[in-house]
Amino acid sequence: MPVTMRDVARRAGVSVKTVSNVVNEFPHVSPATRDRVLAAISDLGYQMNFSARNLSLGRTGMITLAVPEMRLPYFAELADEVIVAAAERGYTVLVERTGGVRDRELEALTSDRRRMTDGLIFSPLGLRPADAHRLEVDYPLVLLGERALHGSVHHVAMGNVAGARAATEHLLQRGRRRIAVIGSYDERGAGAGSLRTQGFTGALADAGIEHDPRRTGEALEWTRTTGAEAMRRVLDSGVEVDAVYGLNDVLALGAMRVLFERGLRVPEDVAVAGFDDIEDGRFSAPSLTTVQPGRDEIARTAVWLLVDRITRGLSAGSNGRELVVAPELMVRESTGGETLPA
Amino acid sequence: MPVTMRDVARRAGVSVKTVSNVVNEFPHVSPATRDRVLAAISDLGYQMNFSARNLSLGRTGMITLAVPEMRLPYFAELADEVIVAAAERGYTVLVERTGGVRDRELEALTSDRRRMTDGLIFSPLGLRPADAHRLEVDYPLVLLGERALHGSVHHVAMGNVAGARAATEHLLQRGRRRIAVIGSYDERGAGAGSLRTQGFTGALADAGIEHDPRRTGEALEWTRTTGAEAMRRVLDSGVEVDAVYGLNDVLALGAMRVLFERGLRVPEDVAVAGFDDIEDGRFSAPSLTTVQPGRDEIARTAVWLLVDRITRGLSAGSNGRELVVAPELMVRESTGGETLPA
DNA sequence: TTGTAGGCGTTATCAG
DNA sequence: CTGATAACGCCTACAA
Repeated sequence: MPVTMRDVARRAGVSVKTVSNVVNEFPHVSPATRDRVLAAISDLGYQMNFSARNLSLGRTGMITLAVPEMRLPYFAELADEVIVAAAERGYTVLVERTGGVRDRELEALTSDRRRMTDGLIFSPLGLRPADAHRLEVDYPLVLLGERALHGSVHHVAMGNVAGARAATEHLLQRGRRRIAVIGSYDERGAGAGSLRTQGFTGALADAGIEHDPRRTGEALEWTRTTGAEAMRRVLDSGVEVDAVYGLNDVLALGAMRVLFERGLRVPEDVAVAGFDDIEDGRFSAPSLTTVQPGRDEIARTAVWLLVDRITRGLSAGSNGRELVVAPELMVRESTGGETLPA
Repeated sequence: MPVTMRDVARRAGVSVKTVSNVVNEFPHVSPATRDRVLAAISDLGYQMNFSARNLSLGRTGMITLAVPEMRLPYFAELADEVIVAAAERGYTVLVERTGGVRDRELEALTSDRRRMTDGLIFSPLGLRPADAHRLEVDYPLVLLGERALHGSVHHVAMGNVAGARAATEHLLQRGRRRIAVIGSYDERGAGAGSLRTQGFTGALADAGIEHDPRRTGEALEWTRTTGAEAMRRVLDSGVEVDAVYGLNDVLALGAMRVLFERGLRVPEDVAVAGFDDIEDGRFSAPSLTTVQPGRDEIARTAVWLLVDRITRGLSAGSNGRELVVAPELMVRESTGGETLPA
C-alpha cells in the first residue's frame, strides 16, 4: 500500500539507488533523470519511510529531552529553546516527563524507549550525588542545570550559587536584614536547591547576618502552591520578615500571593526576589526581581554539544566538559526597582 | 559493535526467534530457556534496536504533538497531559513547534518529519477555514481546540463560545456594563479567538448592551505583552471601562498588570476575567476568574481517539467525529469572588 | 516449544 | 553517472 522507492524507480525507469540519490540531494545526478524522478515522486505522492532509513543509517535524527514537567514554566521555556536549536541542527525532539522523581529519572536514563533517539538532554531533579555513576551511559548525553552531579559527564550548568548570591546581596543593599528563604532542599540532593541556598547563606554570612531558621520555608516541590504554603508557615511562626528570597520564581510568586493576602505591601513592607526569570514574573504585580540564568544559551549550548557528540560517536562517559553560563540579576519592582513599561 | 538479537541467541544457545519471543513476552516459552535468554540479555547488555523493530512492524510507537509554543502556559499544561495519556497507551511524544504560524502549521501537516511517527495531535492557530481540506491527510490525525475547521476530520473541541459567554454573563451579573474585550482575532481565522468573541458579543447582545468598539483591544498574538499593550490602547482611548474580558488568561493577566500600573483596583474599579484556567491565574494577585476548558479531558480524549485510529488503520479523512468538552466557570477574586486559600 | 527463510524500505559498495 | 546486490536488525510466517 505505501509507496516505496522501488515504485518510484519503476515509474521513473531508473534504479532504486538513483531515486535515493535524488531524494538525498546527492550531487552527481544528471538533471534529466533527476527531473524524471522528481516527477515520479510527486505523481505517486512518495514519502520516505524513516524507520527504514534509520535502520540503514544507524541513527534517527531525534533526540530526547527529559525534564520534570512542562507545566513548570522554566522547563516549558527551556523546551521551546531546545526544540528550536535542535531544528537548526536538523533534529527533532522527543519529550520525556520524569516528574522530577528519582526512579523515573533513572528509568529515563536506561529504558528501552531511550534507544529510540540518538541522544539525551537530561535535566535531573531527584538524583543524588551517589547516583553520579549512573550517568556514565554508553550513548551521547548532555546534562543540564546541575553541577554537583557532574562526574565526568558533559554538562551545561547555570550559575546557581552566583545568581542566588547576587540576588541576596541586592536585598541586603536595599537595607533588608530579616530575609526569609522559600524553597528548601533535600540535603542529599544535588540539585539547584542546595546550590542556591549556598549562595543565599553565603551572602548573609559575608554581611555578618545570622539567619533565623524560622525564616526558612521548606518546599520540596517547587510550585506556587508549595511556595505559598512555605510563606504562610514562616509568617505564622511570628518571626519578623522584611524580605523574601524564593529559590525560584514560582516559589517567589506563590509567596508574594500570600503577602498580598496578609495585607503586606511589596516592596514597601517586604521585598521579594526569585530565580529563573520566567515570563510570569515580568508581568506580575508588582513585577518580580529575579536572576536570569541564561536559559537560551544553556539550551543552545546543550544541543550543540549533544549533536557534536552524536556525530562524533562519543558516549556520555568520555571526556566530559563542564560549561557554566553566567547569570544576570534583573531588578524589578518587587525590590523597589524601576517600573518597567512591560 | 552494538549487541543484536543474534548475539544474544548465540550466547544463550537458542535461535533468534526465541530471543524475540522472550523479549516480546510471547506466552509459549519454557521457563528454562527464558531464563537462559534473559541471562544472556543482561550479560551482554542487549537493548532492542527500535529502528529495526519499527521497520518490521510498520509502526513506531511515537505520536507527534504539534502546538504553537510551549511557553504559552496553556500548551505547556496540555503537553504534560498528552505525554501522560500517551504513556498510558504505550506511546511516546514528539513535540513539534509551529509558532502558531500558518505556513509552519501546514508544513507540520505534510513534512517528511511527520512520517517519523504513527499519528498527529494537532492544535492549529493560524489555519483558516479555507485550509480545511488540507487536514484530510492520509494518516491518523486528531485536531484540538477548534471547531470552525472541522470538516470531516476527527477532533476534540472545547466550549469556546459557551465558556466565553458564561464568563461575560458573570461580569454582567456583577453589574458591569462597560466591558472591554482584549485579544482580537483575524477575521479569516477559524480559531478560538472568533469563537470566544462570539460568546462575548452574544452575551452582551442578550443583555441589550451595545459594545463600544473602543473597548476592543486587538491582539493577534496572545501573550502577556500583547494583552498589556491592548489594554493600554483601550484605556488611552479615553473610554470608560468597568470590566475586562481577556480572551485567554495570559491576555487577562497582561491587562491586569496595566490596570495595576494605572492605579485601578481589581475588582473594585475594574473586574477581570479570562479563559484557560492556567496555574498562574490561580496565584495572581488578585486571583483570576476564568473558564476551565477541561484540558485534561481534552488531552486524554485526543490520545485515545488517535491511538484508536492508529490501531484500526484509519486516516484523517474517514469518519471524523467531533467531541466537545464542557467548560466550567471558575469564579475568583478578580470579579469579586471568594478569596481562595490558594 | 523452537528453528529457518524471507521480507520490511533504505543506504553503501562496487562494478559498469 | 547509474545499476545490481548485500547489509541494517527485527518480525511473521511456516516447518520441524
